[in-house]
Amino acid sequence: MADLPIDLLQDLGARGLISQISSEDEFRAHLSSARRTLYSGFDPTADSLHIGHLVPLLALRRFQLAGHKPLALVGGATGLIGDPSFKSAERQLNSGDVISGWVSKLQGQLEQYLDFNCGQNSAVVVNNLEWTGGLSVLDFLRDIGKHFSVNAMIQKDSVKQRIDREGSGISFTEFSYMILQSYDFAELYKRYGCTLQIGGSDQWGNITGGIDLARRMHQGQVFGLTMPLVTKADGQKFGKTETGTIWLDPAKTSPYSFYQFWMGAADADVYKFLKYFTFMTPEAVDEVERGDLSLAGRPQAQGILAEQVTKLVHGEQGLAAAVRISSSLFSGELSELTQSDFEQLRLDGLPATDVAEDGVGLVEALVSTGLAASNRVAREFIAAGAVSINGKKVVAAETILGREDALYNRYIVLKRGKKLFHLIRLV
RNA sequence: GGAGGGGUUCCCGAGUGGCUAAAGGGAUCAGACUGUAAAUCUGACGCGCGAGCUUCGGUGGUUCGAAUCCACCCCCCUCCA
Repeated sequence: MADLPIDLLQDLGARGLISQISSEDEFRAHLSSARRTLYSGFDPTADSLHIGHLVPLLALRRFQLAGHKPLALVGGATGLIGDPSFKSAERQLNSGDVISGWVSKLQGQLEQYLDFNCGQNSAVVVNNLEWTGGLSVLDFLRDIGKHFSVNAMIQKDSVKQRIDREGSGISFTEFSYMILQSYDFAELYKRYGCTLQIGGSDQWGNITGGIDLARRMHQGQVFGLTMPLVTKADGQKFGKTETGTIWLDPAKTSPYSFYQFWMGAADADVYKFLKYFTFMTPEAVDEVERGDLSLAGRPQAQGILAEQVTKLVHGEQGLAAAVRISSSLFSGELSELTQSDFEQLRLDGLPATDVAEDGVGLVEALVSTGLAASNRVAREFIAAGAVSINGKKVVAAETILGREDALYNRYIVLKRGKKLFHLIRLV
């Protein structure tokens, strides 16, 4: 990851990572003339970051590699309110305790991606609860709120559908979110001389609010840069699978599942993802693409993407585990695995269940392992030929799993569909 | 507070007393074809092996029979004050 781009903005542009820039010409001059401090915010909406957060997070890293100083802001305060931007419905508030627990988890994750010990451009993690936690309502309304025009706020695209459309609405709480985020920017400008906020393109409204506020409160000129939200060529939502969100926390999404997620990237998306989610140069990505085009058969890109991102998030060990599981399961050579290989697969994060009794029904096993949602569906899968035991297709719903089916008298790999596996261990 | 509109299966959205587990679309899943891709085709898509059972904001009621009618309650939206 040491390819240090000569021109950061050119690199970001080549990656397709620039959506909007405020006062672009001035900003270019501003950024190239000195080391600058920038920030991006991460609200605690769960106990872990997910892959969608990776784009702005890696962008902070890219700026840092180019010599700038990144601040990663955790929204201990904004997380209590909830960002309404482009959300179709009002959200449920979480308790302060829950949020503060999430805040500390996110802080730990953010620290993994930035350098905190590289001299003047060392990263800093900040929490906006620091400066808003003690703010009184009256101070807020007089000193900050006075700078905002409701007329302008309701014009923002980010809240427009909540205001215009019938069937939805917006509480004053969520409507105020923009003001809090704007205040963050102004405050970071004051405290750290932070002159740039980056974020997803859905954050444009909140960012420009901050630009205005920094000028009004501190007469400072600050800038905003947004990146495209990650989309898939087929229009589906990025970052979700049948099993749910792809989290960065290995306890929530195993390195194996994480690796498989990237392996499954569509051809139409994979080169874009390489540019978004890795530090490979855009030229190197283009080269991979050219190579794939000239070869018939399976492209190389998915494998490279999965390897790069898994290593970035889960390290060499996580990657090794993911590759180990993937190659044994997808090669279909289960009988070549040794007993200790099976134990290793369990430790590596292949979904696994221990079964105490001998002779469990296949239908029951599919349901209890989560491979099928109900008995009815389980039977359907079996009848359709979608289920296999240790690599052998089963079509009889009455099948009973016993020791005679198990490898080493212990291990049964259940497979449903093309890529869902579950290890059953008889104990 | 007043007036009006609305809450249907994951989502959108039909349905206004039995023929409705509930049209249609989307999403999802499986199979075939492939490259652990896309597109396409086929099938599934409340639960149950099945007879059948449980669903249409909630609670009661009318009826042989209700998502559909009545009462009350909860929630959302629009306009007015």
